[in-house]
Amino acid sequence: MATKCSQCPLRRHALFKTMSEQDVAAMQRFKVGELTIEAGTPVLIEGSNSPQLFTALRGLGLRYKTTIDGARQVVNFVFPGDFIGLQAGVMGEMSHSVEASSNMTLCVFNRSELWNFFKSHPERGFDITWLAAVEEHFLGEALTSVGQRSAFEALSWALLRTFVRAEAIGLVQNRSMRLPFRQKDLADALGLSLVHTNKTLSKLREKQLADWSDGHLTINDKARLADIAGVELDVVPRRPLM
Amino acid sequence: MATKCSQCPLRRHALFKTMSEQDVAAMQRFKVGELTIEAGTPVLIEGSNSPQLFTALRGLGLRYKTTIDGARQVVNFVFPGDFIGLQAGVMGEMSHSVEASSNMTLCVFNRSELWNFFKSHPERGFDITWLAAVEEHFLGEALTSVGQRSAFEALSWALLRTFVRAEAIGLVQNRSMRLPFRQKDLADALGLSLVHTNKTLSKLREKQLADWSDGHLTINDKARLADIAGVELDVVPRRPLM
DNA sequence: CGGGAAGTTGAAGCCAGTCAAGATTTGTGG
DNA sequence: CCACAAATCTTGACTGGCTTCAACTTCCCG
Repeated sequence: MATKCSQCPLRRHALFKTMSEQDVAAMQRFKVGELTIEAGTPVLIEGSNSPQLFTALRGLGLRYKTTIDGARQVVNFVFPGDFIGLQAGVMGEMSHSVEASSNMTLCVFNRSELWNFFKSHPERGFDITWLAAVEEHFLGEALTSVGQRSAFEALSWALLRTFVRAEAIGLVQNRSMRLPFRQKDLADALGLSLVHTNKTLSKLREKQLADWSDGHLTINDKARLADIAGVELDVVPRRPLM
Repeated sequence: MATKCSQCPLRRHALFKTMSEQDVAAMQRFKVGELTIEAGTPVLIEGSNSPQLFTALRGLGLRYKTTIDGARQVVNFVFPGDFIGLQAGVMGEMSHSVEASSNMTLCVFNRSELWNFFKSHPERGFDITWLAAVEEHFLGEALTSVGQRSAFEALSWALLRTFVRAEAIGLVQNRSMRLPFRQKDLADALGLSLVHTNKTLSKLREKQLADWSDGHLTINDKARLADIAGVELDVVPRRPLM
């Protein structure tokens, strides 16, 4: 049985901007169903023109691109509240693939309805643009990490970023969170080799900065990590939820 | 004297989707003026909440982020037709800085009007989202280049990408274009050192793949470059113009 | 209990960074 | 129009962070 938008567990979080009753109702009409998938299942494929768009409701996933010679660049992690398929929605073609890293639940929308939705609810259209801008913001940060920071700094940045994002939607308990990715996923996100990623992770563990093992990430002192990563540790700004 | 949108030299290019008379008129009302700036002038600063948004009309520029320890990541080049300030427009704060690399002319819009514009012209709002998606697409590509490709491949990719983009708006004559950037700009875009960028550029020149010297980029065989870069050489999709 | 995926660790080599110095271009004031 | 300074580009030598190769361990799951 699909969750009603009025009962959406995500909207409770302070991370998301509050929505009017009407907007919730509009989302409910836009939503055509719910999809539950297992870890490892692909959601969208690069280059495809999916008839459906999604919002992640539960679980974590991976956005990635693949090069001709087989290399993989992980572009971002997917968290609950993330919108999936924007590019297919507007440009008609995904620029990256998405797959589930844990079991996931997705809200499903019809791509063909997106334009109507945009027209009849311009303020929600504005919110979609907002989400696109947030993604652009993140990608700029990621590019900066990969381009300018050392492996040690980049990993500090990535783990901190992930942790803070998880905190904002209540995925952190006791300074620890479930992180269902492989070391290879993180390596591919930062343009590092698996071996070097592994060794750098143990250095972070050794220095008691961050401990990611057994699928759980624990961070005790965010400030120290932020310092190494070279970022400010400011509050996560509120964002719209589709 | 400011250019009339109805006379906009950019809209002639096949790169941009055709606009209805009404849309052109709406843009004309949204546009509050024109700004001419010299090479080296900053346009927007990271973190700022500019009251104005822009569309590049003439000239080339640079989007970049700066880290605490002084490193700079060039996030993208700005070409005529690019929209500048989207993030300030929706999120209230720029996530990167923009500055002019050559003399530039910019169309100026009021940020405060953006929301009204969005509401009264949802199809144009949709176009803004489109532009955001295009940028996201590009950033994913850039991240892949920096993360997965060697210096030689990454430079091939970057020069080719720039060249093709320039072709689409008629900036290429005789297989050659003006490219007013510094080698350091390209180095900062690809996460490489200036020295190594310089040496790799001469290797590209030596192999007759691409010649960027005296502020001019010449490419004779795009297919060969594309092959090295590991990308397809397909037609540039049409995009909206704000 | 066997096999495959993921994680760990050591050793060797290279791509790209850093350092340093000189050549070339650009801008500026006398 | 020249002289000097500042940026940018170029080239060589040395260094090191990260990759690659390789082997071993641990953890699942059928």
